[in-house]
Amino acid sequence: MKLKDKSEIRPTPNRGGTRNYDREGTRRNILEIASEEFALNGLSGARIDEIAARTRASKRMIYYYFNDKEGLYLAALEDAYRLVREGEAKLDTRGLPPIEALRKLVEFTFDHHQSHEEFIRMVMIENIHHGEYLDRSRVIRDLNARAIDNIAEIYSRGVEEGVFRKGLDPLELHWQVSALCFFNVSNRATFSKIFGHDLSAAENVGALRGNVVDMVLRYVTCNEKLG
Amino acid sequence: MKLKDKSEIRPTPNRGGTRNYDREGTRRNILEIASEEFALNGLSGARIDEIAARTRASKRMIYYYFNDKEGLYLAALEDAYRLVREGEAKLDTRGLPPIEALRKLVEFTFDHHQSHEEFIRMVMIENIHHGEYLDRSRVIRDLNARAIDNIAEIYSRGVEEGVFRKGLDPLELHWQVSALCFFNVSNRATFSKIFGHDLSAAENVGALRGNVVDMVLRYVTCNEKLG
DNA sequence: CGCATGATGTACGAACTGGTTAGTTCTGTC
DNA sequence: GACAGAACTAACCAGTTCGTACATCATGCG
Repeated sequence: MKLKDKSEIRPTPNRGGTRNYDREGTRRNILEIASEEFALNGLSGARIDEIAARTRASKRMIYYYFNDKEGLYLAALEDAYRLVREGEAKLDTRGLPPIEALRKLVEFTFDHHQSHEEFIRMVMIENIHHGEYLDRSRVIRDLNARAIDNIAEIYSRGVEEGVFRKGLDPLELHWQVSALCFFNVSNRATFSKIFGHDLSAAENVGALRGNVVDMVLRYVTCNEKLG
Repeated sequence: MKLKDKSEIRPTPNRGGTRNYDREGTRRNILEIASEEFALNGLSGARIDEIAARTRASKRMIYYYFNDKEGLYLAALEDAYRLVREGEAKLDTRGLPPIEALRKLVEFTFDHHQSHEEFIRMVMIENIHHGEYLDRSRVIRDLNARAIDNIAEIYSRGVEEGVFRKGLDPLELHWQVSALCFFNVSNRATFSKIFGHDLSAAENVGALRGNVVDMVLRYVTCNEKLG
Protein backbone atom coordinates (compact mmCIF):
# COMPACT_ATOMS: atom_id res chain seq x y z
CA MET A 1 0.00 0.00 0.00
CA LYS A 2 1.21 3.43 -0.79
CA LEU A 3 1.28 6.70 1.02
CA LYS A 4 -2.20 7.98 1.66
CA ASP A 5 -3.16 11.31 0.16
CA LYS A 6 -1.01 13.95 1.62
CA SER A 7 -3.91 16.29 1.31
CA GLU A 8 -5.45 14.63 4.28
CA ILE A 9 -2.38 14.97 6.40
CA ARG A 10 -2.23 18.63 5.59
CA PRO A 11 -5.72 20.03 5.21
CA THR A 12 -5.96 22.35 2.29
CA PRO A 13 -5.08 25.93 3.21
CA ASN A 14 -8.35 27.03 1.84
CA ARG A 15 -8.87 30.11 3.95
CA GLY A 16 -9.50 33.36 2.21
CA GLY A 17 -9.17 33.36 -1.53
CA THR A 18 -10.78 30.94 -3.87
CA ARG A 19 -8.35 28.14 -3.65
CA ASN A 20 -6.77 26.07 -6.39
CA TYR A 21 -8.45 24.52 -9.38
CA ASP A 22 -11.33 22.60 -7.91
CA ARG A 23 -10.30 19.72 -5.78
CA GLU A 24 -13.71 18.83 -4.43
CA GLY A 25 -15.43 19.57 -7.70
CA THR A 26 -13.16 17.27 -9.65
CA ARG A 27 -13.56 14.54 -7.09
CA ARG A 28 -17.32 14.77 -7.20
CA ASN A 29 -17.38 14.88 -10.96
CA ILE A 30 -15.35 11.68 -11.14
CA LEU A 31 -17.48 10.04 -8.48
CA GLU A 32 -20.73 10.85 -10.21
CA ILE A 33 -19.65 9.50 -13.56
CA ALA A 34 -18.11 6.47 -11.88
CA SER A 35 -21.33 5.78 -10.01
CA GLU A 36 -23.26 5.78 -13.25
CA GLU A 37 -20.80 3.48 -14.95
CA PHE A 38 -20.56 1.02 -12.08
CA ALA A 39 -24.33 0.93 -11.61
CA LEU A 40 -24.74 0.31 -15.31
CA ASN A 41 -21.95 -2.17 -15.92
CA GLY A 42 -20.86 -3.62 -12.61
CA LEU A 43 -17.41 -3.62 -11.12
CA SER A 44 -15.68 -5.73 -13.73
CA GLY A 45 -17.87 -4.39 -16.52
CA ALA A 46 -17.12 -0.74 -15.91
CA ARG A 47 -14.09 0.67 -17.70
CA ILE A 48 -11.73 3.14 -16.12
CA ASP A 49 -10.95 4.56 -19.54
CA GLU A 50 -14.62 5.07 -20.23
CA ILE A 51 -15.14 6.77 -16.89
CA ALA A 52 -12.14 8.98 -17.50
CA ALA A 53 -13.35 9.89 -20.96
CA ARG A 54 -16.71 11.04 -19.65
CA THR A 55 -15.13 12.98 -16.82
CA ARG A 56 -13.95 16.52 -16.98
CA ALA A 57 -10.72 15.20 -15.51
CA SER A 58 -8.19 12.70 -16.80
CA LYS A 59 -7.61 9.06 -16.07
CA ARG A 60 -4.66 9.87 -13.93
CA MET A 61 -6.88 11.93 -11.68
CA ILE A 62 -8.98 8.90 -10.90
CA TYR A 63 -5.93 7.17 -9.53
CA TYR A 64 -4.84 10.37 -7.88
CA TYR A 65 -8.05 10.61 -5.86
CA PHE A 66 -9.17 7.02 -5.51
CA ASN A 67 -5.98 4.95 -5.73
CA ASP A 68 -7.39 2.13 -7.84
CA LYS A 69 -10.50 0.75 -9.46
CA GLU A 70 -11.67 -0.93 -6.30
CA GLY A 71 -11.17 2.26 -4.35
CA LEU A 72 -13.33 4.09 -6.85
CA TYR A 73 -15.98 1.39 -6.70
CA LEU A 74 -16.04 1.48 -2.93
CA ALA A 75 -16.39 5.25 -2.97
CA ALA A 76 -19.30 4.93 -5.39
CA LEU A 77 -20.92 2.29 -3.22
CA GLU A 78 -20.56 4.43 -0.12
CA ASP A 79 -21.96 7.40 -1.94
CA ALA A 80 -24.97 5.42 -3.11
CA TYR A 81 -25.75 4.30 0.44
CA ARG A 82 -25.19 7.77 1.81
CA LEU A 83 -27.56 9.26 -0.70
CA VAL A 84 -30.47 6.94 0.01
CA ARG A 85 -30.02 6.97 3.74
CA GLU A 86 -30.05 10.74 3.72
CA GLY A 87 -33.27 10.56 1.75
CA GLU A 88 -34.76 8.12 4.21
CA ALA A 89 -34.01 10.43 7.07
CA LYS A 90 -36.69 12.71 5.68
CA LEU A 91 -39.39 10.26 6.66
CA ASP A 92 -41.10 11.32 9.85
CA THR A 93 -43.77 9.09 11.31
CA ARG A 94 -43.77 10.47 14.83
CA GLY A 95 -47.18 11.40 16.07
CA LEU A 96 -48.99 9.18 13.62
CA PRO A 97 -51.03 6.29 14.96
CA PRO A 98 -49.13 3.01 14.43
CA ILE A 99 -51.18 1.75 11.52
CA GLU A 100 -50.90 5.03 9.69
CA ALA A 101 -47.22 5.27 10.56
CA LEU A 102 -46.55 1.80 9.16
CA ARG A 103 -48.56 2.54 6.07
CA LYS A 104 -46.58 5.69 5.50
CA LEU A 105 -43.31 3.89 6.07
CA VAL A 106 -44.11 1.15 3.58
CA GLU A 107 -45.33 3.63 0.98
CA PHE A 108 -42.24 5.71 1.48
CA THR A 109 -39.93 2.71 1.23
CA PHE A 110 -41.70 1.55 -1.91
CA ASP A 111 -41.45 4.93 -3.58
CA HIS A 112 -37.92 5.47 -2.44
CA HIS A 113 -36.72 2.21 -3.93
CA GLN A 114 -38.70 2.91 -7.05
CA SER A 115 -36.99 6.23 -7.58
CA HIS A 116 -33.46 5.09 -6.81
CA GLU A 117 -32.83 2.40 -9.33
CA GLU A 118 -29.15 3.22 -9.44
CA PHE A 119 -28.86 2.43 -5.76
CA ILE A 120 -30.75 -0.84 -6.17
CA ARG A 121 -28.39 -1.83 -8.93
CA MET A 122 -25.36 -1.03 -6.81
CA VAL A 123 -26.73 -3.21 -4.02
CA MET A 124 -27.36 -6.03 -6.48
CA ILE A 125 -23.85 -5.71 -7.81
CA GLU A 126 -22.44 -5.67 -4.32
CA ASN A 127 -24.37 -8.83 -3.50
CA ILE A 128 -22.94 -10.49 -6.56
CA HIS A 129 -19.59 -9.72 -4.97
CA HIS A 130 -20.79 -11.30 -1.74
CA GLY A 131 -20.73 -7.95 0.02
CA GLU A 132 -16.97 -7.96 0.19
CA TYR A 133 -16.62 -4.23 -0.38
CA LEU A 134 -19.42 -3.35 2.00
CA ASP A 135 -17.43 -5.42 4.46
CA ARG A 136 -14.50 -3.08 4.09
CA SER A 137 -16.56 0.01 4.69
CA ARG A 138 -17.20 1.06 8.24
CA VAL A 139 -18.98 4.10 6.82
CA ILE A 140 -21.73 2.05 5.23
CA ARG A 141 -22.33 -0.14 8.22
CA ASP A 142 -22.60 2.85 10.51
CA LEU A 143 -24.92 4.52 8.06
CA ASN A 144 -27.27 1.56 8.03
CA ALA A 145 -27.18 0.47 11.60
CA ARG A 146 -30.20 2.60 12.50
CA ALA A 147 -32.20 1.88 9.36
CA ILE A 148 -34.29 -0.44 11.46
CA ASP A 149 -35.02 1.90 14.37
CA ASN A 150 -38.00 3.51 12.72
CA ILE A 151 -39.95 0.38 11.99
CA ALA A 152 -39.01 -1.08 15.36
CA GLU A 153 -40.41 1.96 17.11
CA ILE A 154 -43.63 1.91 15.13
CA TYR A 155 -44.09 -1.78 15.75
CA SER A 156 -43.57 -1.63 19.49
CA ARG A 157 -45.92 1.33 19.70
CA GLY A 158 -48.51 -0.66 17.79
CA VAL A 159 -48.16 -3.61 20.09
CA GLU A 160 -48.54 -1.37 23.12
CA GLU A 161 -51.70 0.13 21.73
CA GLY A 162 -53.04 -3.31 20.93
CA VAL A 163 -53.38 -2.84 17.19
CA PHE A 164 -50.38 -4.97 16.17
CA ARG A 165 -49.84 -8.64 16.88
CA LYS A 166 -47.26 -9.55 19.46
CA GLY A 167 -44.20 -11.65 18.85
CA LEU A 168 -42.95 -10.36 15.52
CA ASP A 169 -39.29 -9.58 14.96
CA PRO A 170 -38.75 -5.99 13.78
CA LEU A 171 -35.68 -7.03 11.83
CA GLU A 172 -37.70 -9.65 10.00
CA LEU A 173 -40.40 -7.13 9.40
CA HIS A 174 -37.90 -4.74 7.93
CA TRP A 175 -36.60 -7.58 5.83
CA GLN A 176 -40.08 -8.39 4.49
CA VAL A 177 -40.82 -4.79 3.63
CA SER A 178 -37.47 -4.49 1.91
CA ALA A 179 -38.07 -7.64 -0.07
CA LEU A 180 -41.41 -6.42 -1.37
CA CYS A 181 -40.00 -3.04 -2.32
CA PHE A 182 -36.62 -4.12 -3.64
CA PHE A 183 -37.62 -6.97 -5.92
CA ASN A 184 -39.92 -4.69 -7.82
CA VAL A 185 -36.98 -2.70 -9.09
CA SER A 186 -34.24 -5.29 -9.10
CA ASN A 187 -36.06 -7.96 -11.09
CA ARG A 188 -38.08 -5.73 -13.28
CA ALA A 189 -36.25 -6.66 -16.48
CA THR A 190 -36.55 -10.43 -16.27
CA PHE A 191 -39.99 -10.42 -14.73
CA SER A 192 -41.57 -8.16 -17.28
CA LYS A 193 -39.93 -9.93 -20.19
CA ILE A 194 -41.06 -13.33 -19.02
CA PHE A 195 -44.64 -12.39 -18.34
CA GLY A 196 -44.96 -9.77 -21.00
CA HIS A 197 -46.52 -7.42 -18.50
CA ASP A 198 -44.52 -4.84 -16.63
CA LEU A 199 -45.85 -4.55 -13.10
CA SER A 200 -43.35 -1.81 -12.41
CA ALA A 201 -44.48 0.30 -15.32
CA ALA A 202 -45.85 3.67 -14.36
CA GLU A 203 -49.46 2.73 -15.06
CA ASN A 204 -49.33 -0.45 -12.96
CA VAL A 205 -47.04 0.50 -10.16
CA GLY A 206 -49.75 2.22 -8.18
CA ALA A 207 -51.79 -0.95 -7.80
CA LEU A 208 -48.76 -2.92 -6.78
CA ARG A 209 -47.82 -0.30 -4.23
CA GLY A 210 -51.26 -0.41 -2.67
CA ASN A 211 -51.16 -4.18 -2.45
CA VAL A 212 -47.73 -4.21 -0.88
CA VAL A 213 -48.97 -1.85 1.81
CA ASP A 214 -52.02 -4.01 2.22
CA MET A 215 -49.97 -7.14 2.55
CA VAL A 216 -47.77 -5.69 5.27
CA LEU A 217 -50.67 -4.24 7.23
CA ARG A 218 -52.65 -7.47 7.09
CA TYR A 219 -49.57 -9.27 8.33
CA VAL A 220 -48.89 -7.00 11.26
CA THR A 221 -52.28 -5.89 12.50
CA CYS A 222 -54.57 -7.92 14.67
CA ASN A 223 -57.24 -9.45 12.48
CA GLU A 224 -60.24 -7.69 13.84
CA LYS A 225 -58.70 -4.32 13.14
CA LEU A 226 -58.88 -4.60 9.39
CA GLY A 227 -61.91 -4.73 7.14
CA MET B 1 -3.44 -34.36 -22.68
CA LYS B 2 -5.94 -37.13 -22.43
CA LEU B 3 -5.87 -39.79 -25.04
CA LYS B 4 -8.71 -41.80 -23.67
CA ASP B 5 -8.33 -45.40 -24.59
CA LYS B 6 -10.71 -46.40 -27.24
CA SER B 7 -12.88 -48.60 -25.09
CA GLU B 8 -14.10 -45.45 -23.39
CA ILE B 9 -14.89 -43.74 -26.61
CA ARG B 10 -18.17 -45.26 -27.51
CA PRO B 11 -20.92 -43.20 -26.03
CA THR B 12 -23.51 -42.04 -28.50
CA PRO B 13 -24.37 -44.21 -31.43
CA ASN B 14 -23.74 -41.58 -34.05
CA ARG B 15 -26.44 -41.78 -36.56
CA GLY B 16 -26.11 -40.36 -40.02
CA GLY B 17 -22.51 -41.34 -40.40
CA THR B 18 -20.79 -38.66 -38.37
CA ARG B 19 -18.78 -40.03 -35.56
CA ASN B 20 -18.14 -38.53 -32.20
CA TYR B 21 -16.12 -39.02 -29.08
CA ASP B 22 -18.43 -37.67 -26.47
CA ARG B 23 -20.01 -34.69 -28.03
CA GLU B 24 -22.80 -34.29 -25.55
CA GLY B 25 -20.58 -35.07 -22.60
CA THR B 26 -18.03 -32.45 -23.55
CA ARG B 27 -20.74 -29.92 -24.11
CA ARG B 28 -22.28 -30.58 -20.72
CA ASN B 29 -18.94 -30.48 -18.99
CA ILE B 30 -18.19 -27.07 -20.47
CA LEU B 31 -21.66 -25.83 -19.67
CA GLU B 32 -21.49 -26.88 -16.05
CA ILE B 33 -18.17 -25.22 -15.39
CA ALA B 34 -19.26 -22.13 -17.29
CA SER B 35 -22.44 -21.91 -15.25
CA GLU B 36 -20.43 -21.92 -12.06
CA GLU B 37 -18.06 -19.27 -13.30
CA PHE B 38 -20.76 -16.99 -14.65
CA ALA B 39 -22.87 -17.33 -11.53
CA LEU B 40 -19.83 -16.52 -9.43
CA ASN B 41 -18.31 -13.71 -11.45
CA GLY B 42 -20.92 -12.38 -13.81
CA LEU B 43 -20.69 -12.11 -17.57
CA SER B 44 -17.83 -9.64 -17.77
CA GLY B 45 -16.19 -11.02 -14.63
CA ALA B 46 -15.99 -14.61 -15.83
CA ARG B 47 -12.91 -15.58 -17.81
CA ILE B 48 -13.00 -17.88 -20.79
CA ASP B 49 -9.47 -19.04 -20.05
CA GLU B 50 -10.44 -19.90 -16.51
CA ILE B 51 -13.48 -21.82 -17.66
CA ALA B 52 -11.39 -23.67 -20.22
CA ALA B 53 -8.76 -24.53 -17.64
CA ARG B 54 -11.32 -26.10 -15.34
CA THR B 55 -12.94 -28.02 -18.15
CA ARG B 56 -11.94 -31.43 -19.40
CA ALA B 57 -11.97 -29.83 -22.83
CA SER B 58 -9.93 -27.01 -24.28
CA LYS B 59 -10.70 -23.39 -24.94
CA ARG B 60 -11.05 -24.19 -28.59
CA MET B 61 -13.97 -26.46 -27.73
CA ILE B 62 -15.83 -23.65 -26.04
CA TYR B 63 -15.78 -21.65 -29.23
CA TYR B 64 -16.51 -24.76 -31.23
CA TYR B 65 -19.69 -25.49 -29.33
CA PHE B 66 -20.82 -22.04 -28.18
CA ASN B 67 -19.35 -19.64 -30.74
CA ASP B 68 -18.44 -16.87 -28.34
CA LYS B 69 -18.57 -15.75 -24.75
CA GLU B 70 -22.09 -14.43 -25.05
CA GLY B 71 -23.27 -17.66 -26.60
CA LEU B 72 -21.82 -19.55 -23.68
CA TYR B 73 -23.44 -17.19 -21.20
CA LEU B 74 -26.80 -17.51 -22.89
CA ALA B 75 -26.53 -21.29 -22.83
CA ALA B 76 -25.70 -21.15 -19.12
CA LEU B 77 -28.65 -18.86 -18.49
CA GLU B 78 -31.00 -21.12 -20.38
CA ASP B 79 -29.70 -24.11 -18.52
CA ALA B 80 -30.23 -22.42 -15.18
CA TYR B 81 -33.84 -21.65 -16.02
CA ARG B 82 -34.42 -25.11 -17.39
CA LEU B 83 -33.08 -26.71 -14.24
CA VAL B 84 -35.27 -24.78 -11.82
CA ARG B 85 -38.38 -25.00 -13.91
CA GLU B 86 -37.94 -28.76 -14.14
CA GLY B 87 -37.64 -28.82 -10.38
CA GLU B 88 -40.77 -26.74 -9.99
CA ALA B 89 -42.72 -29.16 -12.14
CA LYS B 90 -42.41 -31.62 -9.27
CA LEU B 91 -44.75 -29.56 -7.15
CA ASP B 92 -48.21 -31.03 -7.15
CA THR B 93 -50.96 -29.24 -5.28
CA ARG B 94 -53.92 -30.83 -6.96
CA GLY B 95 -56.45 -32.23 -4.58
CA LEU B 96 -55.31 -30.07 -1.69
CA PRO B 97 -57.77 -27.52 -0.30
CA PRO B 98 -56.82 -24.04 -1.52
CA ILE B 99 -55.28 -22.80 1.72
CA GLU B 100 -53.15 -25.89 2.08
CA ALA B 101 -52.27 -25.77 -1.60
CA LEU B 102 -51.12 -22.18 -1.32
CA ARG B 103 -49.18 -22.93 1.83
CA LYS B 104 -47.44 -25.78 0.09
CA LEU B 105 -46.69 -23.65 -2.95
CA VAL B 106 -45.14 -20.86 -0.91
CA GLU B 107 -43.09 -23.26 1.17
CA PHE B 108 -41.94 -25.03 -1.94
CA THR B 109 -41.03 -21.77 -3.66
CA PHE B 110 -39.15 -20.60 -0.60
CA ASP B 111 -37.17 -23.81 -0.30
CA HIS B 112 -36.57 -24.02 -3.99
CA HIS B 113 -35.06 -20.56 -4.14
CA GLN B 114 -33.09 -21.26 -1.02
CA SER B 115 -31.49 -24.33 -2.54
CA HIS B 116 -30.73 -22.84 -5.94
CA GLU B 117 -28.51 -19.91 -5.16
CA GLU B 118 -26.68 -20.30 -8.43
CA PHE B 119 -29.92 -19.73 -10.30
CA ILE B 120 -30.75 -16.69 -8.21
CA ARG B 121 -27.36 -15.24 -8.99
CA MET B 122 -27.80 -15.83 -12.69
CA VAL B 123 -31.13 -14.02 -12.58
CA MET B 124 -29.53 -11.13 -10.70
CA ILE B 125 -26.76 -10.95 -13.24
CA GLU B 126 -29.21 -11.07 -16.08
CA ASN B 127 -31.16 -8.22 -14.50
CA ILE B 128 -27.98 -6.23 -14.25
CA HIS B 129 -27.80 -6.69 -18.00
CA HIS B 130 -31.39 -5.49 -18.31
CA GLY B 131 -32.56 -8.91 -19.41
CA GLU B 132 -31.00 -8.47 -22.80
CA TYR B 133 -29.94 -12.11 -23.14
CA LEU B 134 -33.21 -13.45 -21.84
CA ASP B 135 -34.72 -11.33 -24.55
CA ARG B 136 -32.81 -13.28 -27.15
CA SER B 137 -33.94 -16.62 -25.83
CA ARG B 138 -37.25 -17.98 -26.95
CA VAL B 139 -36.47 -21.11 -24.94
CA ILE B 140 -36.52 -19.28 -21.64
CA ARG B 141 -39.69 -17.38 -22.30
CA ASP B 142 -41.51 -20.54 -23.32
CA LEU B 143 -40.18 -22.30 -20.27
CA ASN B 144 -41.52 -19.64 -17.94
CA ALA B 145 -44.78 -18.81 -19.58
CA ARG B 146 -46.69 -21.31 -17.45
CA ALA B 147 -44.90 -20.62 -14.20
CA ILE B 148 -47.94 -18.72 -13.12
CA ASP B 149 -50.59 -21.31 -13.94
CA ASN B 150 -50.26 -23.14 -10.68
CA ILE B 151 -50.84 -20.20 -8.38
CA ALA B 152 -53.60 -18.89 -10.64
CA GLU B 153 -55.42 -22.18 -10.41
CA ILE B 154 -55.09 -22.34 -6.64
CA TYR B 155 -56.27 -18.80 -6.25
CA SER B 156 -59.34 -19.15 -8.43
CA ARG B 157 -60.23 -22.35 -6.64
CA GLY B 158 -59.91 -20.55 -3.32
CA VAL B 159 -62.15 -17.73 -4.48
CA GLU B 160 -64.75 -20.21 -5.68
CA GLU B 161 -64.75 -21.96 -2.35
CA GLY B 162 -65.05 -18.65 -0.57
CA VAL B 163 -61.82 -18.91 1.41
CA PHE B 164 -59.81 -16.38 -0.64
CA ARG B 165 -60.60 -12.73 -1.18
CA LYS B 166 -61.85 -11.72 -4.59
CA GLY B 167 -60.18 -9.24 -6.88
CA LEU B 168 -56.52 -10.14 -6.57
CA ASP B 169 -54.33 -10.46 -9.62
CA PRO B 170 -52.62 -13.87 -9.82
CA LEU B 171 -49.64 -12.37 -11.57
CA GLU B 172 -49.21 -9.87 -8.77
CA LEU B 173 -49.60 -12.63 -6.26
CA HIS B 174 -46.91 -14.62 -7.98
CA TRP B 175 -44.79 -11.51 -7.98
CA GLN B 176 -45.23 -11.01 -4.24
CA VAL B 177 -44.38 -14.60 -3.43
CA SER B 178 -41.34 -14.40 -5.66
CA ALA B 179 -40.20 -11.21 -4.00
CA LEU B 180 -40.38 -12.70 -0.52
CA CYS B 181 -38.53 -15.83 -1.58
CA PHE B 182 -35.98 -14.28 -3.92
CA PHE B 183 -34.73 -11.42 -1.78
CA ASN B 184 -33.82 -13.81 0.96
CA VAL B 185 -31.16 -15.35 -1.20
CA SER B 186 -30.23 -12.47 -3.44
CA ASN B 187 -29.58 -9.90 -0.73
CA ARG B 188 -28.26 -12.17 1.90
CA ALA B 189 -24.73 -10.81 1.80
CA THR B 190 -25.46 -7.13 2.24
CA PHE B 191 -28.38 -7.64 4.58
CA SER B 192 -26.54 -9.87 6.99
CA LYS B 193 -23.44 -7.73 6.97
CA ILE B 194 -25.37 -4.57 7.67
CA PHE B 195 -27.46 -5.96 10.49
CA GLY B 196 -24.92 -8.41 11.79
CA HIS B 197 -27.58 -11.09 11.86
CA ASP B 198 -28.07 -13.55 9.08
CA LEU B 199 -31.77 -14.22 8.64
CA SER B 200 -30.97 -16.69 5.90
CA ALA B 201 -28.63 -18.72 8.07
CA ALA B 202 -29.70 -22.30 8.62
CA GLU B 203 -30.79 -21.72 12.21
CA ASN B 204 -32.97 -18.71 11.34
CA VAL B 205 -34.32 -19.58 7.98
CA GLY B 206 -37.09 -21.74 9.37
CA ALA B 207 -38.69 -18.85 11.23
CA LEU B 208 -38.49 -16.63 8.20
CA ARG B 209 -40.02 -19.30 6.03
CA GLY B 210 -42.95 -19.67 8.38
CA ASN B 211 -43.52 -15.95 8.46
CA VAL B 212 -43.40 -15.64 4.71
CA VAL B 213 -46.07 -18.30 4.43
CA ASP B 214 -48.04 -16.54 7.11
CA MET B 215 -47.77 -13.23 5.33
CA VAL B 216 -49.05 -14.60 2.05
CA LEU B 217 -51.90 -16.51 3.64
CA ARG B 218 -53.03 -13.53 5.67
CA TYR B 219 -52.98 -11.49 2.51
CA VAL B 220 -55.02 -13.85 0.42
CA THR B 221 -57.49 -15.43 2.79
CA CYS B 222 -60.68 -13.84 3.97
CA ASN B 223 -60.14 -12.46 7.41
CA GLU B 224 -62.46 -14.65 9.36
CA LYS B 225 -60.74 -17.76 8.10
CA LEU B 226 -57.50 -17.22 9.97
CA GLY B 227 -56.85 -17.32 13.70
C1' DC C 1 -6.88 -47.90 -48.67
C1' DG C 2 -7.55 -42.98 -48.75
C1' DC C 3 -10.45 -39.29 -48.56
C1' DA C 4 -14.06 -36.36 -46.49
C1' DT C 5 -15.51 -34.79 -42.28
C1' DG C 6 -16.13 -33.80 -37.66
C1' DA C 7 -13.64 -33.28 -33.22
C1' DT C 8 -9.70 -31.60 -30.70
C1' DG C 9 -5.16 -29.47 -29.20
C1' DT C 10 -1.48 -25.82 -29.71
C1' DA C 11 0.12 -21.60 -30.36
C1' DC C 12 -0.47 -17.06 -31.23
C1' DG C 13 -1.99 -12.21 -31.86
C1' DA C 14 -4.66 -7.96 -31.84
C1' DA C 15 -7.08 -5.24 -28.88
C1' DC C 16 -7.99 -3.97 -24.50
C1' DT C 17 -7.27 -2.51 -19.67
C1' DG C 18 -5.66 -1.25 -15.23
C1' DG C 19 -2.13 1.26 -13.68
C1' DT C 20 2.37 4.24 -14.04
C1' DT C 21 5.93 7.54 -15.62
C1' DA C 22 7.44 11.71 -16.50
C1' DG C 23 6.44 16.06 -17.05
C1' DT C 24 3.35 20.57 -17.14
C1' DT C 25 0.41 24.21 -15.17
C1' DC C 26 -1.39 26.70 -11.58
C1' DT C 27 -1.46 28.97 -6.87
C1' DG C 28 -0.26 30.73 -2.42
C1' DT C 29 3.85 32.16 0.30
C1' DC C 30 7.91 34.51 1.67
C1' DG D 1 9.69 36.51 -8.45
C1' DA D 2 11.46 32.29 -7.05
C1' DC D 3 9.93 28.35 -4.89
C1' DA D 4 7.19 24.44 -3.10
C1' DG D 5 3.78 21.75 -3.73
C1' DA D 6 -0.81 20.62 -5.31
C1' DA D 7 -3.73 19.72 -9.48
C1' DC D 8 -3.45 17.99 -13.68
C1' DT D 9 -2.25 15.61 -18.54
C1' DA D 10 -0.49 12.77 -22.42
C1' DA D 11 1.75 8.94 -23.46
C1' DC D 12 3.10 4.81 -22.28
C1' DC D 13 3.62 -0.07 -20.28
C1' DA D 14 2.92 -4.71 -18.92
C1' DG D 15 -0.27 -8.06 -18.36
C1' DT D 16 -4.65 -9.92 -19.76
C1' DT D 17 -8.42 -11.58 -22.65
C1' DC D 18 -11.19 -12.87 -26.37
C1' DG D 19 -10.89 -15.04 -30.34
C1' DT D 20 -8.53 -17.56 -34.44
C1' DA D 21 -5.36 -20.08 -37.68
C1' DC D 22 -3.69 -24.23 -38.30
C1' DA D 23 -2.19 -28.77 -37.49
C1' DT D 24 -3.91 -33.14 -35.98
C1' DC D 25 -6.56 -37.10 -35.07
C1' DA D 26 -10.27 -40.41 -35.46
C1' DT D 27 -13.79 -42.59 -38.03
C1' DG D 28 -17.06 -43.92 -41.72
C1' DC D 29 -17.63 -44.52 -46.44
C1' DG D 30 -16.71 -45.45 -51.23
